[in-house]
Amino acid sequence: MTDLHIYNSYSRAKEKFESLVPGHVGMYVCGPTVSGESHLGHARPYITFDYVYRYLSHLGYKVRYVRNITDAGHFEEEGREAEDKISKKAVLEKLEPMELVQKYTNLFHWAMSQFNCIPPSIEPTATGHIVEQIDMIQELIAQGFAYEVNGSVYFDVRKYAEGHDYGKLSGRVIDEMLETTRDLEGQDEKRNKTDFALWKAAPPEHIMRWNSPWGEGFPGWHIECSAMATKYLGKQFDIHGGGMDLQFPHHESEIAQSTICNHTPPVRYWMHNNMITINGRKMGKSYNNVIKLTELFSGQHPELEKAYSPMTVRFFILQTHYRSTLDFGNEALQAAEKGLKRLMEAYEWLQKAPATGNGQPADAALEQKVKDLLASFAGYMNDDFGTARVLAAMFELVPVINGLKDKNIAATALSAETFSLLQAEMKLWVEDIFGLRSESAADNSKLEGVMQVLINLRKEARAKKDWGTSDAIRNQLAAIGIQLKDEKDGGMSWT
RNA sequence: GGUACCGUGGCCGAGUGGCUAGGCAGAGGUCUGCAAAACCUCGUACAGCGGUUCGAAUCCGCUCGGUACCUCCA
Repeated sequence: MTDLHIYNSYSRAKEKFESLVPGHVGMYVCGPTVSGESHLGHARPYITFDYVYRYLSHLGYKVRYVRNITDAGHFEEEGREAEDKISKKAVLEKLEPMELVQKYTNLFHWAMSQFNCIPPSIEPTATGHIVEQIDMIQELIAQGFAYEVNGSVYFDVRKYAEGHDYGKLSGRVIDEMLETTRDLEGQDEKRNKTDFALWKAAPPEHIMRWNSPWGEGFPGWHIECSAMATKYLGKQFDIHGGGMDLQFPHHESEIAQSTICNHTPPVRYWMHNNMITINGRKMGKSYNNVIKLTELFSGQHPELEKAYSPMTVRFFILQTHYRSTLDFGNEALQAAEKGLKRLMEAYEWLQKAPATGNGQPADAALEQKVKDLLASFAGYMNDDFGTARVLAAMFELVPVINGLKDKNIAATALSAETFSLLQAEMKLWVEDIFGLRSESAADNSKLEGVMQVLINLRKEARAKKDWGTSDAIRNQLAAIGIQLKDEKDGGMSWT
């Protein structure tokens, strides 16, 4: 494909991407609720939308990427109790709510930088936009789509559904949802169970609370995204992303609120990444298999055989299409780790390699193959971000690169022009678009110097056929995780 | 129970009507003092059953299994 096509969850079809304002893209991605430490489930959407962001930028769009921090009382219905995750945790940890939120926000940012995710253009917090949320709720009341009961405000889904297709995004049928709920006792203050809270009156013990026209309380979960997206991206914007689990009710509700308030559907392309599983099972509290990112990086979790680096995880995610489920199993992660190593070692040699080749390629078939593979990257990516296929094509280039390195392939096989194209394109895709970076310690100049000393000692020992010393150096380095590689021409490298 | 998506070789995963990705693991080989790395060669897989078609992993139906959300239960 020569133009970018995106699978739009709303239409359930791939559509050609055309931005609302030529040259600009507005993208909103649902950010984390910072009531706890980031876990593996957070890695997927933020890495996914990071490469979406990078690719759109590469295509020349000026992207405004907005990703919120949910730091206000995002309550959910558990049984009949409205629960505020942040308040509850704050009491538990004996922290001021804002202290708690700051702590986990910092941890989240740290994890994102480990994954080499570019920070969003704007990262608004829910607590910083209470005023905007109240304004929006008032507008919804004024238009007759929201009602107040005992200091709480609810969105009237049934009324909305009379003129709009509530449930289209998530494939729900509103009538069925209404039917199953009719007879419930204690169906609190809502007119229908499908209604959702825009504002919730705070009970006396609730520690996060704000003044509002309806008394002290806190905002509902869905309204923050509508309010902040509208504020920073306008009444209609290009892309809204998030995990599939957010389709209902969160995104469905966002559509309803924003559509009424702004008199236009808010989003042109809805993108949803699929979920992850751990060793074939869904990640969840009940399975006791929620892996925090700090645990993933350190390997300190019963499900993990070893530590996995941030780049391994990033590469692993890139190897799968974002709309497929992805299973985090030890075997698969270790396969990814090795694959990434092979790719990056070839890549790093390529970037350091001196320009080679002449005007005419000695191997025309290879020349063409390299050109074709490089040219295929964009087509795969344009087909709804086919990162897995781009990586597959890269791996077909790896033997070519290593062949040049080992001189199994003559330096003149490729033309100088194609060789430098190979260098430039690989840099663009590996680093700039996929956001992969080297994790080796090779950028430490003192260590590099020490290694040269050891390498020279080993070379001398080998020259004297002193295999004992030679092997001792190699084995002892291996024991601390440094691998020495003897090269064909008598050289030596390490990783 | 409802809705949606999915089920690919030992493992992970692309691919959506004919041209049968890729990674990891495995086998053989080259190279090497040995090893590692690298390179070369090797696997004809698409849950099951039936149908459409000249031809299906790819379309349709059913069955089984998985995942997500909802519901129910608690």
